[in-house]
Amino acid sequence: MGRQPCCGKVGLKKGPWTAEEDQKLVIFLLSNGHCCWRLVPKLAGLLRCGKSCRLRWTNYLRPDLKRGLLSEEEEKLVIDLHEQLGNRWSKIAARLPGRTDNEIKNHWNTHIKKKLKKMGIDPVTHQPVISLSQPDPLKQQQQEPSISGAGADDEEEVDEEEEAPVSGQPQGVACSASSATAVSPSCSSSASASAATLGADVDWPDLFEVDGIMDIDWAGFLSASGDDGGCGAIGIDMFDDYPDVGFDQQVWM
DNA sequence: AAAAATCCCAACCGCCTGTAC
DNA sequence: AGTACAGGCGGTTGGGATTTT
Repeated sequence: MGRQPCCGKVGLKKGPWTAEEDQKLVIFLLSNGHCCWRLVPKLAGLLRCGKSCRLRWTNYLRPDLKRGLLSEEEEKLVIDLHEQLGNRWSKIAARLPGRTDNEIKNHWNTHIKKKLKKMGIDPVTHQPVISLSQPDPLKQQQQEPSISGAGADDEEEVDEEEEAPVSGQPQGVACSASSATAVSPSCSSSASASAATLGADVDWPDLFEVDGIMDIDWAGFLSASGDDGGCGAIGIDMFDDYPDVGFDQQVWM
């Protein structure tokens, strides 16, 4: 009945991934794709469960990932989408190319939540928080219409410079400014940003004996790594910047 | 300079849904 | 139709990095 069990939890490794594990996973997935995640660790020679492999790939190793903090535009979009969708992080992530649900969730919990609270906006309801000290209904009504514009002028914390992202001030706060440098608009350059981040942890150049994995020709890499068809994930259009490679994002996600 | 506090994010956990049998 | 599993999702946490005292 049903399918076979995913993965026995006995003897499987947990915790941070090593460079060697990353290398195995990347090479395997680029060469073969994944028919089902349950088989990936076994075939790739990893002592991980398929779920762990999938998470590592989708949240960290995917070549189309942007790295770095969210830009102001992305942050605004996240707030708008969160207002519509709630904590549906995967749905929100689907509207932000190169971003993962985990990344957006983390950013929401660590940055956006605080900013909204400082602005007097409830991050759950996206409505102005009713202050016990100032229960002026008129003020609340004035604040209600939208969070993107009106919220910034909340009477509390008006001197907070972190209001910029939501209020739409062009020169954002420190984090936004840094994000602008960290996040590149194009996929390829964002991939380079990924490489920089990856390189710090994984030392990709050593692993792959090239000058940065994200800068290499993926098509060449793929063919070099023995594209025998595998599970059929290779050879289909995927990333804009790697048209020759042709991943199938739908298959790979 | 050292210790403490805080921040940040990668990864895990457990539940839910869809689907193969 | 019912069962069991894979994959996906959201919540939570551990620990390294950074900032503050």
